[in-house]
Amino acid sequence: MKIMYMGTPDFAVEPLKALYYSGHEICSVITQPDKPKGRGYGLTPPPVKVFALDNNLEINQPQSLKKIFFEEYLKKISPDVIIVAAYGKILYPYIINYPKHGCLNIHASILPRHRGAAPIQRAIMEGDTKTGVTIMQMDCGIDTGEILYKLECDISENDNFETVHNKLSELGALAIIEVLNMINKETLNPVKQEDYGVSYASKIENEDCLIDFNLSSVQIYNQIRALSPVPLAYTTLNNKKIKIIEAKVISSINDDSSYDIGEVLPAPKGKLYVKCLTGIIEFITIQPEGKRNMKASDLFNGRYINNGDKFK
RNA sequence: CGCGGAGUGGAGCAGUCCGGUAGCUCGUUGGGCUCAUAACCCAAAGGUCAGGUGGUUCAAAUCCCCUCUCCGCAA
Repeated sequence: MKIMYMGTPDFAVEPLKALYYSGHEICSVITQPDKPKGRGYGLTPPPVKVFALDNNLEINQPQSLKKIFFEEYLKKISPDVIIVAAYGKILYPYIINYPKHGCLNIHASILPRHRGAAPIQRAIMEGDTKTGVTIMQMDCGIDTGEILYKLECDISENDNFETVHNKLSELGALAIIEVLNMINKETLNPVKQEDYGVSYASKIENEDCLIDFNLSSVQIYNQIRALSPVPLAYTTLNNKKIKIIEAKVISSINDDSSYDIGEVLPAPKGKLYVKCLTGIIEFITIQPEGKRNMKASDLFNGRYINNGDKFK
């Protein structure tokens, strides 16, 4: 079966790897064009491209998937199935309907919850304790197709974006291999998505990263871990941006102390406790702008912060 | 050449503008106090101030020039 694989970031690498090493015929890898990234605007290839290059796979990085740019190439490759994992662009119907087995999407949530661009982050942010991957037969809606297969996993208290992301990309790899087996054995059983429990996981924007201390410590903790290690939640102190890498909920109940929201509280030596609307959060590892990662205690040692200072 | 911050004992910083004894908070090591301690007291070790063995100067962490590295923004 000729597979065209469409994917871009790290999440999409594991499934591609699994397909490649299990001997499936990957006749083309489609990924986003290299983008200028970081200081100095160096062109950076997406992770999927790096893997494809290392393994001498056919690569195409179309600027657009519109018919005039892509149809000819699609016909030339004429895949039997297209597998899509976090490609980053909407596929047009002419593409979805082209392969004999259609387009299969590896989605990092249990659909219909968290349809959309950032299912992993949104699941953690909302305090979900379970998530998973869904393999879906793509149709023209956003993550609305029939479910072919799914694998669940837990989100534990200590998970962050990175750990959940890694678990799910491995599950995605297992799941897509299984679905291809089912196709070969003709045991596939597509199921329509439920009508209830639908939610949308919109892309993470800059404002999603700003910490609002007018929330509970648990909500803030979930936000911090959902965005760690990238792009990281942040707050500001004395007009300097501070990213929070690691945090911990110290208290989730409201105390009637007179401290202000966002204020640095008295704490055991070297610990940084901050008052939230409800409860107290400890910042453990942080990164002030222009600086490297550091322990919260370093802020006190360097006279950067004092009890009573306020984050905004 | 996208904009900006930064490199000083093991960590985080001050000192740089205005050149003149290497400083602070912590950690480490040793000792003391204590029923005890991550607390307190005393003492010590540890730095060619990113690099150029660059320029200016009687004298450079500090001023000038070049290089390297790290980080924030933007994309």
